[in-house]
Amino acid sequence: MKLSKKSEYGLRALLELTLAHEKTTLQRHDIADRQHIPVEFLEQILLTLKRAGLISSRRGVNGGYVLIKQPHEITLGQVIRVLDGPLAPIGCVSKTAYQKCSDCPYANTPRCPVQQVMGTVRDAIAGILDHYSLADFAAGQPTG
Amino acid sequence: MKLSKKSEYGLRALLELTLAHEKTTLQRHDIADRQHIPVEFLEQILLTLKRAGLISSRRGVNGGYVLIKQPHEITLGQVIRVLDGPLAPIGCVSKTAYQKCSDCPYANTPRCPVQQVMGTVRDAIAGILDHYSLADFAAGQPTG
DNA sequence: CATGAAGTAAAGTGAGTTTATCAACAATAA
DNA sequence: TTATTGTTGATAAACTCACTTTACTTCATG
Repeated sequence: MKLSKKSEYGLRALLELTLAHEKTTLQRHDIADRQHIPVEFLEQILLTLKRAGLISSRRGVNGGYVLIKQPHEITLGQVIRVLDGPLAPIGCVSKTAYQKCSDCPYANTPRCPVQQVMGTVRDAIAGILDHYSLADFAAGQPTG
Repeated sequence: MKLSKKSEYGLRALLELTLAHEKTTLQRHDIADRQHIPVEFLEQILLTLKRAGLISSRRGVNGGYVLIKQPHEITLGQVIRVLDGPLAPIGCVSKTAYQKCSDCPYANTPRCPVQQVMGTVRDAIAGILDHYSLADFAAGQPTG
């Protein structure tokens, strides 16, 4: 049930990029300094976010990173899925990365008790995270 | 955001104990066989649950494990906290095991964006899991 | 076109966690 | 007493996390 450092840093990095959005580009050390993230680790994260099409970068003098979409178009759910994998607590209730459980005696049964609860939990988590955008995030918007 | 095998097995083991509740005791291999759990790993889990005061055991011929409380008195939240630790996605929003974040630039600020969302997520998860009992679980009760 | 600032990419690392397995021991009932 | 069952602790393979290192590639500017 835990958020990795990777996702936490990723979220905080995107927060800075959101604040800078359409004003300026940010270099890795800008982000690292402001959010106290180890630069080398941050690079990996930014690279992953770039491959996922959330940000773009320019090299050379005056290079840096920028958001590639509008802040309200990117949800925290998307970000966390990219960096940490599915939101679902267990593969058999994931909607974006379903995996049937091999060893469960109820596998493929319509009424697996574990699936029943965990499905609800997944929906609750995704319900929040998939409706909370970077714009909300940067604004410190209360959820709901 | 993931449930460990330990918790999954623990939940499935308690499911069997709930079904057997006030009828019979179950031995580790009964549980292991029915739920396809490696026996030795299961022992560890049962021991933890015992130390947590959820189940009790008797040794010797005709020994085994039994639930020590009524199924409706034990929630899935309790079980998962015992086996996997806090439900909160991040330490700084945990109610049962709060830990302040050291490196976050917003630490101790009333308005940390990460805390804001993750607090909501925590409440959603705990809201489900702390109100879902073993009795509901065994009945395949829909959540809500 | 050379230089150096900046991003890209992959591999490596140490610590810790997960998921078990094994063996020796302790208690109990028949 | 003996077979059955739970208790405990040690060990370990596999994997993950959180970085670090190293070796590029690319590009703006002088």
